[in-house]
Amino acid sequence: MARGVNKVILVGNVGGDPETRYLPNGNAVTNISIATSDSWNDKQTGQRQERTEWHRVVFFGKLAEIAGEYLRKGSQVYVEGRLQTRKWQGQDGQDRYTTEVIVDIGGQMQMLGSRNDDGGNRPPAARQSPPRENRPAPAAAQRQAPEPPPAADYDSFDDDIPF
Amino acid sequence: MARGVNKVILVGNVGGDPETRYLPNGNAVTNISIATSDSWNDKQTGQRQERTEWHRVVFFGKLAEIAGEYLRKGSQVYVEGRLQTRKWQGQDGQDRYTTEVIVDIGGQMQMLGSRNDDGGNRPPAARQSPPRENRPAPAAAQRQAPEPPPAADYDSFDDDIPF
Amino acid sequence: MARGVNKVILVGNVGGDPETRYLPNGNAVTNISIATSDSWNDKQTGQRQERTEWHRVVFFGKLAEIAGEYLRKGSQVYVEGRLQTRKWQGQDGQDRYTTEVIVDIGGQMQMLGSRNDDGGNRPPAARQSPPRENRPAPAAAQRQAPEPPPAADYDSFDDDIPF
Amino acid sequence: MARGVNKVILVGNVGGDPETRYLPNGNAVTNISIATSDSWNDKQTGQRQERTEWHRVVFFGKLAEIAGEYLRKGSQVYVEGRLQTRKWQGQDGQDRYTTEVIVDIGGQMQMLGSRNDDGGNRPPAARQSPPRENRPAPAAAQRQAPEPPPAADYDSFDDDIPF
DNA sequence: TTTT
DNA sequence: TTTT
Repeated sequence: MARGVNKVILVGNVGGDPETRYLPNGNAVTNISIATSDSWNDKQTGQRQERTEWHRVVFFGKLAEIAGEYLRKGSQVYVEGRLQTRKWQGQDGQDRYTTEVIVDIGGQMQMLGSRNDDGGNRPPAARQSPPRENRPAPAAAQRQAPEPPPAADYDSFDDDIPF
Repeated sequence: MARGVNKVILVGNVGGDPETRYLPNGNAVTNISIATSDSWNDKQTGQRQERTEWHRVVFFGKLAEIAGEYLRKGSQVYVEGRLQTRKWQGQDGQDRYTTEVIVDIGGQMQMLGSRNDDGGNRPPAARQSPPRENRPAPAAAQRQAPEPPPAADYDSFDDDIPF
Repeated sequence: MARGVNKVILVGNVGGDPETRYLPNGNAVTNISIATSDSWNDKQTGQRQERTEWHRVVFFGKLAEIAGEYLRKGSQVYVEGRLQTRKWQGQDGQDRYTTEVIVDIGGQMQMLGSRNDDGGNRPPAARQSPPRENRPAPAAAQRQAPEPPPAADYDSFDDDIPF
Repeated sequence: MARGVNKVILVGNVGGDPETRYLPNGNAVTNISIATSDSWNDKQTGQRQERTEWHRVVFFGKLAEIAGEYLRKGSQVYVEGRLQTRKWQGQDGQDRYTTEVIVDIGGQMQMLGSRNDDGGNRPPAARQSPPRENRPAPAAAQRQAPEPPPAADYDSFDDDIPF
């Protein structure tokens, strides 16, 4: 049940290969970044402008497995989820907030394009899953290396909990 | 034009009266927070659980004026916009990121409920607009005083720019 | 699973009390009509124009029970579902098509407004459910009596079938 | 302005080449059909089931031109519009109703896939537009040739009118 | 900070 | 048939 609606719909391209890890209870969690872009003509200069927005997307459960196996850097994807902001501690002890798009039960994921538009006939990733301890900074953040948020601690993840 | 889709749909309650300010070019910008909540039965304890998510929403242009005039603390509202993350500098010189839901051309706002469900026959705010120089820290930040993001510097706001 | 996205989001007012019936397997099906309206200034005449669109909405399962109990004529409601067109035979033997918004698993329903905005403190409908054998012609058909579509034959409705 | 929300989001494949015609005032109108499909495992038989839903989509204005030039049979597309049901007279003088997804100002269209996934390097259609008098029955309807709805008479189409 |  |  819900009082209210909290819905995000994205169509964009995946910024890097998905990162999948597994919770103690066996549930999969997959992280990706999705880029969406707008372009428009600047009224002043008359030049074509473009802006790219990066979205952190976190899949849970069955969709986490599918996303981890089939999405690749460059994949075009439709995603439907909900906004969630979590708090984490920076190395300086200060609170930081990161907003993510959560895709679980009630969400949706659709690969777009009739084939792998970015990688030809490369097979999907083998379905095995060594939990990566050191998650690299996301592609969007690599310019000047701001401190990345840690992977969320979803150890208490449970089918009861709707996230 | 856009390559990609970046869409957010929220139905929730406004956490406080709207904050409206005016850009040098006369365009209005209105900030509100919207709460959406989920509830579910915890499988372990069997107890009813609830989680509230808060969303920063920024209106531009005509919708900023309407939101500023008609929305009030407690109002139920439908909002359609897009995600945007902006960077700002904390007092410690570190980069911070804040994600907001931008509602402008291409977005939508609908007040819900047939009457003012929160304030009876209280009239809408008088339509005048002293630009508030010192924007108070947003309510969400007051519990334990994390550093709030500054109001965005949208001085260059222009109809050309799609935000 | 799905290849493709088929999503409808409506916020509007219910045109009449819900009609609930029960399938042989005990599942509920509830029909309502929802009105959405647009208004605009006609450029020619300068007059205010308005257009109302009516949507047939069919709820299944748990949401059918909730809709049948709590929605009333005039209720404001948020609905999320998918489009489905079904064929039926007119009395003249000709094929007719009716498009409906199906709300089931994967859909959502939210009553809007903080109280019963239409009926004060009228209690929700008693939760009992005599299957109505003779479903009256829908209200929309009464003006000049076009032939209404029959209630869909969902006897084969089953949790397996995603509608 | 609008009281209410009337929104449709589709991701699917185009059933045939677009049909573009021009109104007396020079505005373009383009018709396509979009297929979306669901699949699921039948609980009884255990077999994989699939159902395809066809949607009539009508573009107006600038998007009508873009759709007419770039979409082709088989194209995968994202469409955002609103539901509209129009009445027309069958040859037997009876009223018929057809529900369409209208995409105009306030709507959106996105071609999906990085290239023409269906036609290789075929160039976009030449931008000329002989109004086709005899619109063929839509692909979805060709099985047993039901009477198709006529193209809507949108001669009064005007920028004032939000359809 | 909202709301039920 | 709703609602503002």
